[in-house]
Amino acid sequence: MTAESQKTERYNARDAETRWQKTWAERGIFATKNDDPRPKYYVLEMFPYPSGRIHMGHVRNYTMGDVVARFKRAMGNAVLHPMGWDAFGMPAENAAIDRKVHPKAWTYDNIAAMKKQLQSMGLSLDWAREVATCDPAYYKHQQKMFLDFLKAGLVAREYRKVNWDPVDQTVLANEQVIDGRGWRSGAEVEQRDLYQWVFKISDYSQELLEALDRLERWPDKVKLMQKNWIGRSEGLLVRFMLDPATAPNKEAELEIFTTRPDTLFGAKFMALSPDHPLAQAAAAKNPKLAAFIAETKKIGTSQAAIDTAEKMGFDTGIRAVHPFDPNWKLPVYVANFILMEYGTGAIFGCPAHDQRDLEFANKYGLGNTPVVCPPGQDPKTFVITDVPYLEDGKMINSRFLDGMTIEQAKEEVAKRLEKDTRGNRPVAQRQVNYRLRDWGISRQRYWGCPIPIIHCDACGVVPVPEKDLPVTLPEDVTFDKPGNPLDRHPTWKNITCPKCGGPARRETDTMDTFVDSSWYFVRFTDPWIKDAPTDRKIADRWMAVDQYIGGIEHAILHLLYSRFFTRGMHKCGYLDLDEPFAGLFTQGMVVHETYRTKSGEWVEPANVKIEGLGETRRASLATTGEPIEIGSIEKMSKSKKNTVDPDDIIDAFGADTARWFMLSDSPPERDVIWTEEGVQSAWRFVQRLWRMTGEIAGVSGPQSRPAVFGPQAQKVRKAAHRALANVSDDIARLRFNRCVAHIYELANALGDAIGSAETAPAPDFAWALREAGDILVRLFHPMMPHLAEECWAVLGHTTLVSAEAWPQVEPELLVESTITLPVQVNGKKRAEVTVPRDATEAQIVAAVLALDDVQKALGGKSPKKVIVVPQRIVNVVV
RNA sequence: GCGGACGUGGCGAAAUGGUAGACGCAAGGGACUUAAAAUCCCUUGGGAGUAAUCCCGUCCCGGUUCGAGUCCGGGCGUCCGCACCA
Repeated sequence: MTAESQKTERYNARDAETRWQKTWAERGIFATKNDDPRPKYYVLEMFPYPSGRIHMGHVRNYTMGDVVARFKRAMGNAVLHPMGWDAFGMPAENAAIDRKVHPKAWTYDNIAAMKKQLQSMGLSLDWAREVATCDPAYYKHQQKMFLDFLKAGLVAREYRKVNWDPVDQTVLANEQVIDGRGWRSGAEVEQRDLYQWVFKISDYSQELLEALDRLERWPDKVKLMQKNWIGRSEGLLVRFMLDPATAPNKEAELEIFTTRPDTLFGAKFMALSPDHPLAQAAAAKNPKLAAFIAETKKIGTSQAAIDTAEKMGFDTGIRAVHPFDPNWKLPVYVANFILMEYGTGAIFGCPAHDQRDLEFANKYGLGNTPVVCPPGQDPKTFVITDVPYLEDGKMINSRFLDGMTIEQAKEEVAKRLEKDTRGNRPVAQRQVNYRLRDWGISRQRYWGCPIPIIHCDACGVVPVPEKDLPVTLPEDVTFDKPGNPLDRHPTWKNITCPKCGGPARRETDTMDTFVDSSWYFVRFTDPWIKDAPTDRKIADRWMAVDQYIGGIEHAILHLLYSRFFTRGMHKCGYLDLDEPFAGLFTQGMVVHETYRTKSGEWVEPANVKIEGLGETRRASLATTGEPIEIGSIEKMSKSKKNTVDPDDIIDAFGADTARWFMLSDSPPERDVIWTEEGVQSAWRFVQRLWRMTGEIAGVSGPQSRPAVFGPQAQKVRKAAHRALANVSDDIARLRFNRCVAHIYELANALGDAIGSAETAPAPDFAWALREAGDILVRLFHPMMPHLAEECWAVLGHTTLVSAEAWPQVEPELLVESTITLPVQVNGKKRAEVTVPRDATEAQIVAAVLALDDVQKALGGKSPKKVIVVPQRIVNVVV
C-alpha cells in the first residue's frame, strides 16, 4: 500500500465536521419547541463576553454542557440548550478609545467571529434563541424591570461612598475591587461620595442565606463562599449613655453593636468610626480631632494599606457610662479601624478578648481585664499581655456573670438590658447583622444599559414612562476624552420632563453589566416575546435551569445577583420561582506550561521547541534555537502568552479531538493541563475509532438477533453493556473523565474481539460485534458528535445518531454466573475463590477454608471467624 | 487571622470502608517496513528471588475497624475563598 493511499484512508475531520454541521442545521434537530410535551431539561453554560475569540476555557465549558444536552436529548427529554452574548462592558469602550471603532461595531463583529467559532465546535445549540444583552430588544425589558423593582421598593437611590477607579473613571462594586485595585484596570481604587442607584439585595440577606441549604445540587464550596459573603452574625445593639458634661450636643447617647455582650465587664474604651455622626460633631468643635479624621482618610483602602496600618485613635474627651454601673466611665475614641458601614459604626472595646481592641488598648495604655478564664486556669494568675483569649471558658471579674459560660453570660446580659428601658425604649435589643451590602449598579459608562430615569429641576427623580421604553443608547458618541460620553452628549442628555414639561436631564449612568447577566437565562425561555420580559407560562415551564455550568470565578457575584434578581422577578410577577439554578457545576481551568526567554519575555507555545524528557527536558525558541526557561503551569492567559488557540486545534485535528481531550484525564471540576501529547492521543483515538467501525462494518452477519449467543459473543456483549451502564451513570453525574475511560475500555475489548475474529465469524459473534459497534458509537456521540455521525453512517445506518435514543442496557449481561472473590487472611490478600453467584455464606466459607493458600496462611491455627461481604470480599480472621 | 479543599507511580488520574494504581500519557522491548511515519504486540510502583512466591508501598504520627487511600485526632505541605465585619 502506498503512503498516498494510506493517507486517504484516514478520517478527514475537517471535511466530515463541516458536512455534519450542515446536515444538523438543515434538519433543525437542535431547535427546541416550547410546547414539546416531553419532560423538560434546561442545560446552560455561562454565556461568553464577546471579546473577539473563544479560548480553551470556552471549549471546555461548552463541551461539558453539550455532552449533557446530547445525553438528555437521547434520554427522551425536551432539552433547552441556548447560547447568547454578555455583550455590554468596558472592553468595547477601551477598543473604541484605542482603535477608534464604535463599541457597537466592535461588539457585533466579535459576536459574528465567535459565533462562527462556536459553530465549528458542533455544539447542539438552539441558535434561534440567541440573545445579545446590548440589543435594545433585550435591554428594553431590563429597563422595564428596573422600573418595576423601583415600584416594588427593590431599588433605591443613595448617596454613597463608592469605589472609584481613576483609570476607567467608573464606580466599582466591592466584588470588583481586588487587593484594593480595579479588577480590569488594575488601578488603585479611591473612595468617593456619589449618588448611586442600588438594588436592595440586603433585604434578602436572610432569605438568600437560608435558601442555600435547599440547593442540593450546588457544590458545597460555592454555598460556603456565598454564606461567608452574606456574613450573618447575631449580637446585641446596646445604647450607652454619654456623660452630659462631656457630650458635644444633646445626642447624649451612643449605640453600639456587639457579638460579645458577655465581655461587657472587660470594657476599657469606646471607639467610633471617623465617619460616625458623633465623631463629626465632636470634630466640629475640635480642630485637632478634625485633623486626625482627615489623616485617617489619607490612608488608602488598599489591602497593603490595611494590612500594615497601625491602629490609631484620638480621645474625643467624651465619656460613656457603663450600662451596668452609672459610676463607670469609658473614654470615647475615634479610631481608624472602625467601619461606618457595619453595625452602628461604633463599638465598645474589650482588649482582653479581641485582637484589635488589645492592640489599640496597648498602644494607648488603656489596660485590660480578662473576663473569660480558660478551663483549668487559676483566675487569680490569668493575665493577658499581647495575645487576647478568644476561646471558651468561665466568666470572671464580671459581678453577676461570674461562673457562667460565655453563652449563659450573653443571654443574661441581653435579658437584663432588654428589660432596662430609657426613654420608652429598651437599652439593648438583639440584632442580626449581615456583611452583605446593597448592590450599587450605577456605572459612569457608555456601553451599558441606560438607567430609565429623568432628573427634573422641578419634579426631582422621574421614572421614564413605560411607553417611552427602551431608552436607547445614542450612537453618535466620541471617546476622545476620559469619562462618560453620555454625560457630555449635546442632545441625548437634555430632555423635557415627562411630568411637568420643564427642562430635565437623563440619567447618564448605565447599569452594571452584572444586571444584564442576572436574567438572561429566563429570557432564553422565550426570547421572541416583544412586550414583556417573559411569557410567564413558558418561563415557568422551563425554569429552573436544571444544570448550569461555568467557572468558579462566578461563585459569588453573578450567582448571588442572579438569585436576587430572580426573586425580584418573582415579586413582580414574571415567573414563579426563587432559585434560578437547580444544579450548578463549576468546572476547572485550562492550564498550560509557561515559557520565558532569558531576558524575561514570555513566549507562545507555538514558538517553542521542546526536546528531551524529565530532567533533560529543554526548551528553545523554534526560530533561532535560543534556550528558553520552562516555567510553572498556569491558567492560559494572554499576558503570559501560554495560550493555545482553539481555531488552530480545530483546523489541525478537528473539533471532536479538542472536545475529547477537554473531557479526558482530569476530573471536570479540576484544572486540566493542555499538552501536545494529550491532543495527539485524542487524535489517535479518533482515528482508531473510525478504523474500528470500518472493520466492524465489513463483518457480514445475520439481519435478525440470534436466539443463542456463544461464549465469544457473550464476552463482547458483556463488555458493551457494562460500558453502556457505566457511561450512562457517569454522564448523569458529570464524571466525564470516567466516561472517557469506560469508552477506552470498550474500544480495547472490541479491538481484541475483532483481532480474534475468523475471516468469516460465526453469525452470533458477528451479530454481537455489530451490536457492540453500535453501542460504542452511540456512547461516544455526546463527546464526539461528528465522528459519531460518520461512524454511524459507516455502520450502515441512515438515521442521525444525534437524533437517536440512548441504547437500553440488558441487565442480565451485567451479572456473572460465577464470581471471583479476593480472600484475605487477617486483612492481607492470600488467595481468590470462585463460587457460584448465588452461593450461600456457608458454601463460600467452606470453599475458602478448603483453599491450600488459606491453609498455608493459617499455619495450622483455626480461624476465629470468617467475614463474608457478599459480592465483595472474604476475610478470614485468626 | 478566619473558613474550606486537597496530598496516591515518571506524569494526568481510578478506587459505595473491601484485590491500590482502572483508563490515558511518557518510557523500554519487539513485529511490520529498504527506511520513516502510522499500526499492532509485550513490559512498566519499589525491593528480594532462576522461579513459584514473598516483603514494602496512597505526605508524617497515632486511633477506630475483621479490614483504612477512604472514617477520627494531631502534625507537615500545597491551593482556594474571605478579611480591621466588632
